[in-house]
Amino acid sequence: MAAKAVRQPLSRERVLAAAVALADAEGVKALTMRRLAADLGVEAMSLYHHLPAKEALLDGVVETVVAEIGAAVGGNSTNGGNEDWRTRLRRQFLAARQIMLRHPWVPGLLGSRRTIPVGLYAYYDGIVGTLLGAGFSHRLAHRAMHAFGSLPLGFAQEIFSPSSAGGSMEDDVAEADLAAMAEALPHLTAMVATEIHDVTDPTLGWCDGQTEFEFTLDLLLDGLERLRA
Amino acid sequence: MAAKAVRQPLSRERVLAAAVALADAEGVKALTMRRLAADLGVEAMSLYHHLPAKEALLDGVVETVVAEIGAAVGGNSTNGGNEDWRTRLRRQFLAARQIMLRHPWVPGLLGSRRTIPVGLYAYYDGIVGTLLGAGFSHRLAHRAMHAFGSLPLGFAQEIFSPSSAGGSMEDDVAEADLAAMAEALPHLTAMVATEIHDVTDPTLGWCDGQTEFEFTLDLLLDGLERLRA
DNA sequence: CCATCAACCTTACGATGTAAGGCAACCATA
DNA sequence: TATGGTTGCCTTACATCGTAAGGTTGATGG
Repeated sequence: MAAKAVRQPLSRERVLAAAVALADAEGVKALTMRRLAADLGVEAMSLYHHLPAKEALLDGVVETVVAEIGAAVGGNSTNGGNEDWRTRLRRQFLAARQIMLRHPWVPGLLGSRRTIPVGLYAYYDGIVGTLLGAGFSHRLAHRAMHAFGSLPLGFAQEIFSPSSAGGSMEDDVAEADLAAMAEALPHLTAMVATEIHDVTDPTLGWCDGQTEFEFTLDLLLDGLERLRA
Repeated sequence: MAAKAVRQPLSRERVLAAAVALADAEGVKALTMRRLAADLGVEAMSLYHHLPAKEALLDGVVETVVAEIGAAVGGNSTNGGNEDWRTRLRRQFLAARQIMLRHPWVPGLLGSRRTIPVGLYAYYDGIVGTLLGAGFSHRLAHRAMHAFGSLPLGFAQEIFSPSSAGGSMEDDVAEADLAAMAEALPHLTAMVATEIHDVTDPTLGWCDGQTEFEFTLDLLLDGLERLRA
């Protein structure tokens, strides 16, 4: 509340941390520039020296939580040692869920953002990597990725849908960035490359929401049918 | 746009329909009282003769879409004639999804509401009814309900969680209403009654998010493992 | 003919995001 | 040491939002 005393200078990180704390405590509705500034012992306009606009604040807040999730699911090692793929994914999803339960406002906020936080790509890259390492085909790994999709994260569907990107993924990625992306997200990149050439019906691009949806649906229906008997 | 000519009087329905159309066309962000009024050829304050506040507007808008879904999944007949339970649920989920694709802003909005639209209970009651009719136990039907959960609807998890209700479900339901509810939502009511007495570990009430989550997760993992081989 | 009343409008206020510019402390260079 | 820029925060002001309070108008029924 009162961080008066020896006021250390503001910073993007300090502002974002305070924003997350405020949203946790009183919901996103209470996350206004003036209120956030007050919590930091500062005036509203001071925040604009560290963030260009409120939209950027919200982007940063989401990014912060995504980073928290990234840390919770445990780094980047594709082969978690002697861990079964199921055990590994299960552990990661449960860990992610714990984070999300502490920030129940994130799903709604994430759904309202126009850009996907980069950390989220990394998160999915890890999942795909685990699946590929377990012998899944690119096709099946892709389907599985969508099946899990927002499950542990709890936000609305279709993050990778064309509607959220505006154009196709390659359009707005500079060539130089593409190489960097391939390095940071090896499995996702490989999957996209494979799937692009594999699509039998290319009318809808490489990510057909309807197909993914029906795949997941049938996965659940099949599983329930088996349990019923 | 210009509904000037012979201006028929406003009504809750007309306002809500215009609100849905506006949100579809330009997103919830554009759904302001002044803008909505302008679309209706009216001043902002006139809307308050048909709706008490903007929150009520948003509630009504969500309710409208939920009703649209209810109509799309096709009435209430528990036994859809000679339809297999899987076929039936599959058809209903795909129908629901079609509606949601036309209103991509609904998930985010629904997540922000504090009360669950009644139509949504009816929707889930239908699902549970189908499952029970197919021989599912109350326990398994309950799990299945959560597994599908927000799948076709695309909104964030945990609609039935205690956090959204504030108290337990029975606390804020008058006794008279309870009888009406039992009639309107027979399967859901029966399921709750059965599950309440069945819970082996009652520490978390009858709806334990963690348990449901793990159930769904394992359903997907099992299915994928089978497809992998 | 006029009182009533519903439907709609006008005005105004507090809260919000943020543009524009001010002020004070610090810091490198002369 | 003096000077001019840079950095970090503040003050003021404005457009836009939801909405409280009360005015206007046109239909209706006694």
